[in-house]
Amino acid sequence: MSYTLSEENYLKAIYHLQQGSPKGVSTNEIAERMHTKASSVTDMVKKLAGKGMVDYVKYQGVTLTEAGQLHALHVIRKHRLWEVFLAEKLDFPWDQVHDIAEQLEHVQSPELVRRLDDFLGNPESDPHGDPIPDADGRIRRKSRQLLSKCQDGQEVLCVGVKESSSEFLRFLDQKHITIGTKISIAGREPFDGSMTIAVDGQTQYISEKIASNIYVQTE
Amino acid sequence: MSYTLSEENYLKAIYHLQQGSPKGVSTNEIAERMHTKASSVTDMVKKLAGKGMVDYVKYQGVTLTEAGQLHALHVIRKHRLWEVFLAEKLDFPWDQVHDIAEQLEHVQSPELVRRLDDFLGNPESDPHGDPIPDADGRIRRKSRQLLSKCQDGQEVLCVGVKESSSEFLRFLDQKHITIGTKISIAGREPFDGSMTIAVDGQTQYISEKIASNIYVQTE
DNA sequence: AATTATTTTTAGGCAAAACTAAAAAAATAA
DNA sequence: TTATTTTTTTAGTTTTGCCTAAAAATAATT
Repeated sequence: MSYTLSEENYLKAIYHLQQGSPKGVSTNEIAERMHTKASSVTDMVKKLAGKGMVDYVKYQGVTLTEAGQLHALHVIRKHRLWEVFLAEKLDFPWDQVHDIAEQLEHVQSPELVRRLDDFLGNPESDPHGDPIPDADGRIRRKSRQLLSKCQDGQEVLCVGVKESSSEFLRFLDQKHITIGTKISIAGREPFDGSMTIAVDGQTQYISEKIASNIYVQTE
Repeated sequence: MSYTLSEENYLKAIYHLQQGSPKGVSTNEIAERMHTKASSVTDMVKKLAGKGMVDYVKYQGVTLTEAGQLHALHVIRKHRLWEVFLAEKLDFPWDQVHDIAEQLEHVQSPELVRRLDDFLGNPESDPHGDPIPDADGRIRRKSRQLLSKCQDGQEVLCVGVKESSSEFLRFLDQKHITIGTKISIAGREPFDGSMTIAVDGQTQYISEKIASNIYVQTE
């Protein structure tokens, strides 16, 4: 069975929304994420249910089936591999890779994915630190936590970002924070949760919102 | 203005058909090439005329406008660059690159094309020897002729293929003929035009049909 | 030139994926 | 519990790109 571009985008959206909450995903949530209307979602969800990709009970929300999850992961795998290609091989800045990968992820060719993966040296994560599922849809989830949850005085390593909007990523560039950057937590303002950190020996101030969108590893 | 996948495929088809005959391309020709029906072509051609991409007079055939030709060449540029990527970087055999490039060529990102071109070392031709238009749609057409038109005794260099179907390309692989292969013309059968050639010191017999699908350069 | 054959266009439809507006169900508040 | 608000679904359209069948125009024959 084959899937349209639209179907694949829905599967991806449902997969991501499902990560947050383990129960069914609502029509409205999907509509908002996909910039469509709830009525359009209902139509598509019925179609996907017919193909066995989601479980759907009227008014009850949607869940991916085993098959649906596998297909979503396969699309995500392609997306992230292409992101690595764009960043590593074509030197795209990390805030520009997402939109282009959004198109490339729909190219259909198992052989292409296999060869691309090898060409890139079988990377484990994409330019934003998100793990790349293997050919069977398995994800090696690394232990990581939000920078905002760390203790004062800790030395941590930036390993990913939660948000990957262009604005946020460019802000991090400006602060010289990327995947692999060492961050020392100097202190925190109790009033608003903003943090004082040291990056490359330079002191930086970041808001709680920023800190809660950066994943770090405590060594 | 933006173009759908379908529109781009039509522009490409019309461009290629136009190469053969300098006058208007017929609806039927396009339909055959695109595996659709003539009535569908009429619809699309009207749409493209409305967008200023083709000149179209009922029952009179179609011609690309300046803008249409430019866009077609831009898609062809992307197609051939991706073919180079697949062959050179991912080691795909030359008979497999076309179908995948057919999908990749529709990815929209001028920056991607620019960077891909540089990454590949600004190649002049694709794995089948076809020239890659530059960013302004200019093609450097190399002087070349069909192997079938060569004289006995000549030493020539294979620089391209006219047909690029998988079957034909695999046949050439089997005969150890690729772009860059030296071919000596030993003789020819007047009855059917079949040729005796030497490749890598080995004698090979090829039919007239084969020879008329191989482009060579006489040094 | 008139007839036949072929090509091209028109007319009317279909499926996919979106939309709006109205109806129905569920959730929340009084 | 009833009333109100919110969410979800249904019903009916739209657009894109294709189709078939019939009509119209062009090309080929006699």
